[in-house]
Amino acid sequence: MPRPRPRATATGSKDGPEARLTEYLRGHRLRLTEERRAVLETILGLKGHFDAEELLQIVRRGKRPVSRATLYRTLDHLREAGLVKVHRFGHGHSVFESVYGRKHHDHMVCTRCNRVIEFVSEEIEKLQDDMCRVHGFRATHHVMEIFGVCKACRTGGA
Amino acid sequence: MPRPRPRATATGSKDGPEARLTEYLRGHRLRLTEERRAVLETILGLKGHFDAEELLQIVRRGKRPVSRATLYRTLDHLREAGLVKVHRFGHGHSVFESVYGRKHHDHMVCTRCNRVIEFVSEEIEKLQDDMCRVHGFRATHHVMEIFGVCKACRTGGA
DNA sequence: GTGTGTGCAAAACCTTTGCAAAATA
DNA sequence: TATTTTGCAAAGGTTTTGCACACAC
Repeated sequence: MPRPRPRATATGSKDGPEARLTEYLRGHRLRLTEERRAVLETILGLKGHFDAEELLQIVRRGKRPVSRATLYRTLDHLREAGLVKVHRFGHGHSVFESVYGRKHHDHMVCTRCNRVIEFVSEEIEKLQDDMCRVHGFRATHHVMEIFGVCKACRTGGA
Repeated sequence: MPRPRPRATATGSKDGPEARLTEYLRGHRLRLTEERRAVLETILGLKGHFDAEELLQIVRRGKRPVSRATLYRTLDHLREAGLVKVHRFGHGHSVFESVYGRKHHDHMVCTRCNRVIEFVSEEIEKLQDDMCRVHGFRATHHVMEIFGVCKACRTGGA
């Protein structure tokens, strides 16, 4: 199995998430502001999934607090730039995750503890492509979520 | 491959969607009212997907108009009773579909015309089961949505 | 008759938007 | 300097809820 090529360090160098954002912004005649940078940096430091409110609290603890409006606007840019993914797991609000440098993956959501397990299946991906071909459908992205009870919740008492 | 056993007819007889609802209601010390029956009947007459507002308009045209509140409350019961499925395709509101007597299926959603294509892949289902087994996850249900552009939108101008 | 269901309107909820002031290229 | 961006607060849309009255069992 070939090892992945080393990526450039992600610390604000000329390659990396910030470059990706800048590129997107430039293409849309938009500017890289301190607020946008602060949101991006915060997100890159987060593991797993978070909602807008959680993110807002964390960004506000940092050196560049932003307003709720700016946060939502920025999240939308980041989504369009391919740096963030949005999920609607079914509770009325959106859940986000940083996807920079991460491969596509799907989710199992434990309905008891809300834990999210990520998984990948190349075979499923391939079958999805087949289905799209059969229906003449040009896919841009997909969402697959399996709901149920995770191992920990079944065996342990968590 | 064994053929599925024939089911009883669904026309309000002692088996069928209304029986299913009654059973659920009884188990929860709830009652089968005209309003709930009207919502159920309306839903059974619908093909495909609908949102709360559409459903409300249609129910209100019938002989037993209901309030918006009752509609939402009833939809929730129907969901718990396994008669209705709820989707959040990404536009801020919920989309419903009647699933009585229907096999599980997944969706392709055209982001241009909002049309929904249903599909089934036994192989994908099986692989999902495999993934769950690997992770010790006991699945109750899943959602799979592929977003993109449908054939009609790509070829025609619709 | 008792407890449940209904409708109304108001509230709750997350998210988006208009606008004047501030900041960026 | 000309635009873009921000923050605030208000609006937006969907869904939920409190309460008094009506109804099913």
